[in-house]
Amino acid sequence: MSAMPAAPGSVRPGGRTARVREAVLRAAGDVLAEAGFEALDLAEVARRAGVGKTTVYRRWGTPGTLAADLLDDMATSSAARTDTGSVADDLRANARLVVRTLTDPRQGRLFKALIAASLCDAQAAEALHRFYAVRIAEWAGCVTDATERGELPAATDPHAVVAAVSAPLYYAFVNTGRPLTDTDADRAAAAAVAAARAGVWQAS
Amino acid sequence: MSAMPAAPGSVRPGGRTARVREAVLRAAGDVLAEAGFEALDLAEVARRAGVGKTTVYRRWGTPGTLAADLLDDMATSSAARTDTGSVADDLRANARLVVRTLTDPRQGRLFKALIAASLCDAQAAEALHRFYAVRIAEWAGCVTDATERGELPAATDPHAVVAAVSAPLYYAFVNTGRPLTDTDADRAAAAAVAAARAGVWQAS
DNA sequence: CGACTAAGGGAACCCGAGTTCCGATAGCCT
DNA sequence: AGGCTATCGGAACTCGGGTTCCCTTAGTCG
Repeated sequence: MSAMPAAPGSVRPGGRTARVREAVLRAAGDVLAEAGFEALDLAEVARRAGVGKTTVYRRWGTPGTLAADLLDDMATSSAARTDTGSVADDLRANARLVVRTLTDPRQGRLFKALIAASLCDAQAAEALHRFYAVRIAEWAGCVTDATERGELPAATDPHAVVAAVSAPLYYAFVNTGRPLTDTDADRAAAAAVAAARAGVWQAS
Repeated sequence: MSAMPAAPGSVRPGGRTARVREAVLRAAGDVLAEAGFEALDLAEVARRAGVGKTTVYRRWGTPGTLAADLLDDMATSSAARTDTGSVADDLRANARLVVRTLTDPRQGRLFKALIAASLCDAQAAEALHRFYAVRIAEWAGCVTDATERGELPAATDPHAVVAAVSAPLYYAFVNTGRPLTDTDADRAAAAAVAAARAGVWQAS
């Protein structure tokens, strides 16, 4: 059996290696936000990052891998959820945060590009799924707290409720292309709460 | 002012031109379903379609334009909605149809590729939005009928309800990657009905 | 049915993304 | 501090996607 050589950057992750990764991920985010996933070529990223073209090809190899790494990096910096004492208010805050993110020019384009990456590349897909798993888990507490307070039926699936808030917003963002407003956010949250109260997401 | 030359294929749309378009769109669908949008290069499509490479580049030019044309072609063949006499049943049928489509190996991959195309190319995006507008309009009748029967509150936005059924299914398909089942379909429909009954999508 | 010309297609060409090779730089361990 | 070597990076190379040129085929109209 041959000793599998460690992935480049994993043996000496500090110092210069870390600086290169940071510069490359920043440049990759810029390119994705400005021109989309189809324009993410590694030579251009290297140029912008002020880094050798060879380095980017050696460490990441494909646009999909680079997008996946950026997603994993983004997953580590999650914004804290709210805790107002009312599920309706908490989920409304969550919905408005999603709308604000998708409506922001840079963030909106970046998310479009990252979703496109995940639909083109298996590694990016896994990274995107991890990213949303983290985001959903972060807000699931709002729902479990609410069931304990008796605001929602017992055994309500918290992940399903949180996902139900984002779903219509992403559907408008991706599938129908309708511009999002705070009204959409409020309705998305209200719909999720109404369905949860009706017991749609109770276990079995 | 120079006379803008008509787009190739628009002056003599019949006969050979139509056959070429059909063969190219079929080949494009095959490539998208098998290898995804990032693998959609026009030379490969021309080879599979048994058509000159030059022809494909002249008539479509970019992968995005080709994907857009395929979407417009798909939008013309819409499946008829159900009319069971109960919104809950109609929307459940719709949800199960969506799940069946996204779960089907070929269709699922094809839709992933087409959504990716729409996130990479403006023309493909417009075509995708038209496609879903057609699909939603087709099923909106279920909701308007239901409001007339008194099953749902008056002035309920029919498009919003139909979109709310698909939204969580696409969210699972794209964002979280969770595999879809008929249970997901039933819950999506039930959630939409519960929210509609609660008046979430009543006008103003 | 014949003419006009839109559309198709073969072949050579070009250019830049991606690869390879090897020397330079700088983490990390003792 | 010193040495080992992981990692970076410049430069030359290749290979195939995309373009161009021009001839051939076949719709469309009278």
